[in-house]
Amino acid sequence: MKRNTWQRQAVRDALDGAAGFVSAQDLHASLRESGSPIGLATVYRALADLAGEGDADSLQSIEGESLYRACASGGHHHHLICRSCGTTVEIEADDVEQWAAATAARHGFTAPQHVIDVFGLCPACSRKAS
Amino acid sequence: MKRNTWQRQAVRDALDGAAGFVSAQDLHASLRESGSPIGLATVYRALADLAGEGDADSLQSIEGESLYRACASGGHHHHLICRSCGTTVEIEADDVEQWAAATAARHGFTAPQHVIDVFGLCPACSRKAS
DNA sequence: ATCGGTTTTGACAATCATTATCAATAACGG
DNA sequence: CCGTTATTGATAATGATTGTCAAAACCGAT
Repeated sequence: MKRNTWQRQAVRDALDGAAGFVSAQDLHASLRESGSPIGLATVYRALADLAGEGDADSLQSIEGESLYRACASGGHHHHLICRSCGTTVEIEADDVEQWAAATAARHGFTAPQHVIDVFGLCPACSRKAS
Repeated sequence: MKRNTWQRQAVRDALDGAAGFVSAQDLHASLRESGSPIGLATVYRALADLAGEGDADSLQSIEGESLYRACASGGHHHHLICRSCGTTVEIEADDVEQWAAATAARHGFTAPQHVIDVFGLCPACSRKAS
């Protein structure tokens, strides 16, 4: 049975409060700063659970770190992520979805998975950088 | 100045000989098995250089490992990769390319980069798995 | 409210890929 | 062939993530 602990809730809340994608390390650090004595391993486990249940999205940053984000829409979708501040926009991508599936099928590949994410600088950060 | 060492050439050759994407670790291991005394750090450096010069493609596997592949066509392109054996097909993706750029622009994002790769089981591995 | 079995936690060690260090070596122009 | 200087490679360092396991917390039943 799946138990309801304040730790899992804390991770859930922290994710909801975050503007965009965050790493497990960062999330743990900010929870600690807020006074929570939660352990690092627990944060990793909670995030993995959330991702497994579809309550959070996970992706790999360009540097290879695993990032997580609270996921409002239950369905499958992709993201437009600011490289600088982490702000995220959820993207509708049915076309691309179908393109990926069709491409895999055309070459006889089965069990297709895909990684489709767009990184960039959001308007605010673009202004700052220029 | 950029020097021409047998080590760099060995990495280049090993990449050319590989069927699909390989990790730096694997490449180093197979070079060692072939009798080459090349060092691990050197393999990493050579791969980073090749990727920087556009002579190799690099991407992150679903597990987060960095993978490299000799890159024939100089242009920008994407891949369909077998999760099991690493066999790779280069994909034409102009449509998706433009979709990514347009999506970024529509939301005011600048300096767009994207990660678009499809993983699956190639025909041969599909057969084996069933 | 208490009990008991079971899950979860958390400090710490272990793992794994990758990068930094730095003295020894080798490449290239002269 | 020589000297300068980039490159190598053994090893240590880093940093994220996962495994371990005893102690603590959760929850349904009493």
